[in-house]
Amino acid sequence: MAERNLQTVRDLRRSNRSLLLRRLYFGGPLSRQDLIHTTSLSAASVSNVIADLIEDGLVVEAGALESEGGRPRILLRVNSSALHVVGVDVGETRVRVELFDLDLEQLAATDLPLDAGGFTAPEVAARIRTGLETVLADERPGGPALLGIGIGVPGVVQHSPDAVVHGQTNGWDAVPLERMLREFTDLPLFIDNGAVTMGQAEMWFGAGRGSRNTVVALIGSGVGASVVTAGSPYRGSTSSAGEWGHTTVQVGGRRCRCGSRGCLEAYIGAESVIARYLETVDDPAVRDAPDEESALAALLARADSPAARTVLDDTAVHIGAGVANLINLFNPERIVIGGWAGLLLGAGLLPRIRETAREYALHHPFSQTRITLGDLGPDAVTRGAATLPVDRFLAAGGSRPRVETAQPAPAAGR
Amino acid sequence: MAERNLQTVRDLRRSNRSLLLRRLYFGGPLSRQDLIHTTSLSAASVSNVIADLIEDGLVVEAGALESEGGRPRILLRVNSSALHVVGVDVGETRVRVELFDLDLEQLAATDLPLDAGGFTAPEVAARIRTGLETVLADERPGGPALLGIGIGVPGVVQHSPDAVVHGQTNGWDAVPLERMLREFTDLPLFIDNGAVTMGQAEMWFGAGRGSRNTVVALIGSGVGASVVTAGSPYRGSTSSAGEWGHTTVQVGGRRCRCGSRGCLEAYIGAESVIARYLETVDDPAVRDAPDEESALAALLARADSPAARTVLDDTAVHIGAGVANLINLFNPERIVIGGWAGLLLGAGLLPRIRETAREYALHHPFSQTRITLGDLGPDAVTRGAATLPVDRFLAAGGSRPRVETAQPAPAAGR
DNA sequence: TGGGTTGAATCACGCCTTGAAATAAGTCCG
DNA sequence: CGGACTTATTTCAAGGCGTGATTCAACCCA
Repeated sequence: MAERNLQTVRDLRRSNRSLLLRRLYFGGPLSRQDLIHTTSLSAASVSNVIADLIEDGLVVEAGALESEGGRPRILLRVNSSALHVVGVDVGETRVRVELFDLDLEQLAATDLPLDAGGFTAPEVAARIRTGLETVLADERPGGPALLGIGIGVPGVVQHSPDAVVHGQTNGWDAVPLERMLREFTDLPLFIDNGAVTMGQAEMWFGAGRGSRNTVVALIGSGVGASVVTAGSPYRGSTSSAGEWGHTTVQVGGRRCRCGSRGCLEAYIGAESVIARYLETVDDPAVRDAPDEESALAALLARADSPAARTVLDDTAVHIGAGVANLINLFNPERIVIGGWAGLLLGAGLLPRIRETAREYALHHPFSQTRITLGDLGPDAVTRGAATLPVDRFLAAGGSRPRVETAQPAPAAGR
Repeated sequence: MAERNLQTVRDLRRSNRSLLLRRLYFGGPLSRQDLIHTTSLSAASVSNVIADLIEDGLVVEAGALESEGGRPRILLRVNSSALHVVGVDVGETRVRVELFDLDLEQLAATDLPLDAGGFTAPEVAARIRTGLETVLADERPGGPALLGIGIGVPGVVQHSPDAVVHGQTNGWDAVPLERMLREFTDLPLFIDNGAVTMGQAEMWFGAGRGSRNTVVALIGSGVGASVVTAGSPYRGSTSSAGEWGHTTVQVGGRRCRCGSRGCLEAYIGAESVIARYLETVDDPAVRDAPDEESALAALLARADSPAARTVLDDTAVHIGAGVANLINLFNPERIVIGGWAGLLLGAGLLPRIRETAREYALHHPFSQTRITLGDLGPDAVTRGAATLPVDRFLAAGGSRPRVETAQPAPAAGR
């Protein structure tokens, strides 16, 4: 079962609606002719399906192209104000809730701080509730309907079938977040790991745009990766794929906070980089920095000192080797380095990272891969979260998801 | 474009034929009722489509189930003698050609040795030609048609659109193997990497059976892996994914024959294991063994000696760490360790490998993964190669592939 | 032998995509 | 300014498909 999305003649229409909707969504305004030529659908069908979509208010005309001797082509685009969607980022220090239109342009936003040092699931749920009320305050009853709520959380999310969150760092153990949120909203919920949503944001709007096999490496205090294969996030059998940070790059090496040894994170995670630096020099500017972000910035400001130089070069080498592993295993078109620390470090170290990756990767796949920094910055989690309902919307050919079936993906596995 | 396999109402039928055919092929004899209940197709459609398949000679009745008070269910199965298929294994020392029926039971086989030390593409092509003539000698003109030829080769295979082979070890550089074979056969050709075909054999008939996300690790003289995601082999953007052997497990570590340092292959490949042993002890039984296989066997026979024990334990640790990396990145249901050296080493080292993998992998994904040895032995490459045409056949709902479109897979990429 | 039960085939219906033909909306040129 | 031409879009009839309801088939049990 599962897998199969087409059985009746009616699914055919849904599939073709989805196809055209996707083209228009990602391909900007296009004429019917463009659609005819790039989809191998017949002109009759394109015309027919588009008429449907226009009638449903999902597609609107957007001017016309200069005539080239005949009837001019009319441009079409997705009606971005037809629907709104909510994105939520559950971070370590705050919950952020944003409202978007269908194009994922921000319409409203609010930040709700969490008490420092640990937070419980009910606290998070309460913040989400408040945030929702805030951003939805201006929504008119007759206005655009809400497509759903996408939520990026730290930790592994399992859908079985309700989303349950396992967070190693925050001590969440099988938190039934979906059920908890269900108590105050009937909107479709799409809950996924924050790294995945962040990666999806880079894929849709950032450095991964236009590629289909890409790994978004996320370097923050910890290290993760979002692997996109064949255009959609790869989750593995139980949604915990992409744990790049805990792959071993040094058998028997440095102790990692996960308990293992030689993990990549123990060399390139911001926490580790700072710790390694402070092991060699006692630099007050770094040691006494108010938070990790400023500590790393302070370290980078010292980049000319021998101690900093050594640690940073070693960091670049390890990032490069880790990237090489991704290249060898996934053979992606692009590697996007993101996360706040990744962006901070990458700014100066990218050439060295590329160089090391070239040394450690096989020649052929390396030559097929572009290594770049992320475009979006770390606040893209909310936007990425909002892509989840939109993706489902596009997959369904523009029919709104029913609450009971709302899940981020056709979860792999049997 | 690409991706899309359903547009017209006719593709629907093909898709449903494919669905039922697949169930019957992998699920053994099944009744129409079984199909109705497991596919969510209507009874009418199952009946109708099956009638089609029976008329085409692809499905036959296979007895009936005991009645339970009403009309008994008739069992159906794929008619394994309806079509034949050829599998070819291009190895380092010989070309093996085998003829199979649709169930991939061997009907004929032949081995054609290659001159030791390097072989050219024309030589290989000539062997394949001879082998084909041999195994097809007994085929009657009116008998089962040939579905095609599946070929497993060493090296990276690119389809662009004709299969071109890049072999790092044998010096093949962009060899247009498909075009060369096309000169003496019109049969559909399906060329892919031998590790991939081997992995597919384990997936269809061996230790990977029934799973959808599995990594088949192949340890021979060199080291590779065949990654299966969502039920089909993952190839990456240019078909060179799964280069597990050259992932770095020791930054700045042992020199590898690929030119890099600290590659997994430099620790666990048979060649490296033997070399590392001989670096510590000069053991004539190992040093003077006629080939690598007997050398490794000789080393294993010495497993009680301190020197061998040290090397073997270190090998197990590195295999375990490598496996842990696969688990962390892919979160598979199973890891299957195969390849001749993998089977040889695994026989004794599997407990230690599992133990190390547990240490190095994250707890959650590790607990979801079963680590086993391969079931099939190293000669499964031909059978795996033969799965390629069969897979295409099943995907096409039982219509024979046309020559010009014969390619192993819906190649990833845009 | 005949009622009961379950499996399989048939049929009318509604929906789908398609190629061909018709229509719409421009340009070009005299 | 108007007719010929060109290109885009829509309309239409035809051919297919899966489905639910109905009918037919095959077996059990008494």
